[in-house]
Amino acid sequence: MRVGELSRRSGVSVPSIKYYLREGMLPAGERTGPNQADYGEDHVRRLRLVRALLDVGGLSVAAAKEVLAAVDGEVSLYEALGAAQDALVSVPEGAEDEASSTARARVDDLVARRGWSVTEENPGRRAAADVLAAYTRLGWPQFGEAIDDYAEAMEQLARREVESVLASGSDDGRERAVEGAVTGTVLGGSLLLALRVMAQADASARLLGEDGTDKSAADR
Amino acid sequence: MRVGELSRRSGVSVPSIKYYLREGMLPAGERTGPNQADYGEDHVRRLRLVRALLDVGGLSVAAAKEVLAAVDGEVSLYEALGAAQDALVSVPEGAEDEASSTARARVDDLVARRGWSVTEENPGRRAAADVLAAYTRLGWPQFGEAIDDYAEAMEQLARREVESVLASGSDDGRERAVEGAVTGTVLGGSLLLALRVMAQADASARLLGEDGTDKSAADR
DNA sequence: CTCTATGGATAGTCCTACTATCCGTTGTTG
DNA sequence: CAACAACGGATAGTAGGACTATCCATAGAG
Repeated sequence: MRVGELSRRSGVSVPSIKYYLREGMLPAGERTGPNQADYGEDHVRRLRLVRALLDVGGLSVAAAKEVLAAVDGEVSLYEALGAAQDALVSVPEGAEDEASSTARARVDDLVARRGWSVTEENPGRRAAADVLAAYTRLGWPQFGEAIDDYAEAMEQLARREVESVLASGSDDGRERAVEGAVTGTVLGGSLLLALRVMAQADASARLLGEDGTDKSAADR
Repeated sequence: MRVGELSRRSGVSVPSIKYYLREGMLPAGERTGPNQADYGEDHVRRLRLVRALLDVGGLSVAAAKEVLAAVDGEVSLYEALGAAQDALVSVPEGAEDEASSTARARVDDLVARRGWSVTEENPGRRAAADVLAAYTRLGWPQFGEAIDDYAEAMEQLARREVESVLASGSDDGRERAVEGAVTGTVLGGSLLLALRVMAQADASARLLGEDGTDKSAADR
């Protein structure tokens, strides 16, 4: 098929397809002439993945590019998962002060306490420490105390997620498995946040009531 | 203090401070003359909150504005929590097809199953359904099956988060309590994702090994 | 055999989040 | 008390991100 049909099939405008081609996020079609090319089902699938990463996963084009490079590259599942994880956390480079070094130490402690095998450069360390530092600077240090609960919950989920990826992709070839790993990692993050929003709405309705009164004692 | 010192104290450039003032995210200082104004500790605190929402929470200026409007407005804790939750999930308005209506039904089922008190318009519903629909369209419907695990984990955490906010803010006045609710909701989301990244890195190292071989059977 | 579609290149647009400039005071310091 | 940086306020400019439009020579469809 040519670009017009690819556009119809995928719901992506022709100029956008050309843009993704230029950016290297979508492989070029098979050339059938000096100015003609042929696209296949793979291209439709890839386009859908691109849109999912951008729209649902909320990645920037630059981050999506990195992720897709991992899908296409000759990397292991492990490395591809790492690439997807890296794309999810941005590191805005704030100033180093006391709050941030204390926070960093607290994160290091947590990782040690849980026995997590996480490299020194894992962006999650920085990102988690940034949040703890912000809590402190804003005068809510107690919010950081829940970090073990968060970590426990994430450990459970992460194990199941990785198992699910392993169970799914093993028989369709490396590329498809990597695609699944990336999809699950990126979109899973959005799913998690969406469910958290609903769970919080429920919890606040339950504990506070729509009128804003504290019901936390009365309800139990 | 005047704007120069405010800038030094908060680490935000003077032009940026002026920008936030224009946008109404930072209240004007107290006027001491036709072209002089005085800022206080509240302004320093507010600036830190603004930067935390933008840098750590990853909100856009527009979203941060909404959240801050809730902090400043005469709204209940419950409503402020809702505003913060809404700011966290973007709804990119994709086309409605079969995958998305099925997904929507699955989310509605989940909410009913868990007995969550969540309005019909809660953006989390749309966002969660979008993820499920994307899984289906990309050929990974099985990833959606973990949604109950996610929901269970989020329910636990959300309850603790809301309790923590209630325990913290009750004696410092409404505004401070609302500030805490908003801070915890927005930054807590970033913390969750950061920990998930590390937990996944650990899980993939454990189940896959750095070399990319599947160790899932051998390890247990 | 015309006329729309195509691939490829280049330029233009819109949005966001700031920055920079200008201007007529004001505060401050030598 | 003079000079000069700092101020507040308004307006304009900018950099980056994610497309979108235009142009052109050729190709395929009716």
